[in-house]
Amino acid sequence: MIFNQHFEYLLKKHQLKRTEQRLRVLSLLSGKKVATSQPDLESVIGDVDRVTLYRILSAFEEKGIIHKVFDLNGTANYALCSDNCDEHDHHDEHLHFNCTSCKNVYCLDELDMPPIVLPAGFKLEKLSFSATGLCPKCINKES
Amino acid sequence: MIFNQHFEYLLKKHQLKRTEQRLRVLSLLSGKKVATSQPDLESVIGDVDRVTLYRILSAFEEKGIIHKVFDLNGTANYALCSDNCDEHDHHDEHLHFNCTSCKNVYCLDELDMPPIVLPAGFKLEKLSFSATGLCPKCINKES
DNA sequence: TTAAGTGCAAAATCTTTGCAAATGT
DNA sequence: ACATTTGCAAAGATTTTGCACTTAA
Repeated sequence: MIFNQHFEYLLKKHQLKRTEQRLRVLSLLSGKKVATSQPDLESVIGDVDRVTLYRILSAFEEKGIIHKVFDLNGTANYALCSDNCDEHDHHDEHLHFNCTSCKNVYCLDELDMPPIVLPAGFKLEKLSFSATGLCPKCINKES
Repeated sequence: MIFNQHFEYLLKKHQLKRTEQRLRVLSLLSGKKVATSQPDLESVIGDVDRVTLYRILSAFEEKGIIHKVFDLNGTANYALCSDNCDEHDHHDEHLHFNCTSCKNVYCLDELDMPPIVLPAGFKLEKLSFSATGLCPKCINKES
């Protein structure tokens, strides 16, 4: 869990006004170790207009505060970026694990990603890895 | 380019009727080495209803004839599976390369994917790798 | 005070569903 | 002939846009 103070710093840093709605989004995202979809956010965030949520998420993404990752159904899920992201330089090259049972998307930052060599002629900018399977919680439920 | 005869075999194999519309989809997909989005298909396929296209694509995906991969914008792109796919066992664990300029999605089957070790507790079912950057065609255009 | 942000209504997209007519086997 | 598949119309869902009101700085 990250402090409110840090959220305010984040907003100021990116010249975004400190609003109740934005703080709630940041607080919700920081509370989860998994990426959260727009509909999920909407259902728990309470009294924030759907359109506002869209706009907050896309503003945050542009500024590099959060990153977007698509799950198995192609719906966007959002997670806080590590601190050293900005609009020009996203670092979300960790593995995203999609649980087929609970549908959660885990950001596994701690894993080292292997180097990938592309065929000649391709210029690599960004790599992303994603895995599908069962998360620890759902494995336990099954057995 | 694959032969029409092969498409008919594919359809029969999966108990799908040999229709003009389905053959056209197969032929278009086989003609490209890149995955194609639903809107792109729609624009070149000619006189096939949008709804029919949706249904064809989802039927093909269920049967394991094509696989779906999401591009940078979260829109679904489709590509023919290698021959040994079926509904229970998809093999599309190759790297997908997304060109930021022409938006094409390349299926780079020939690359070996490195093994990934997940944290304890996660059960891996499927891995997928995707890369972003410039494809050979677009690099040449730039310089 | 004033530029940015929010909420509401409405438009524009995208995707799915129901059903009658057409088509493949 | 009969089950599938298609096209059209219409419903649902998702996302975007415009604009007046509100709010943080």
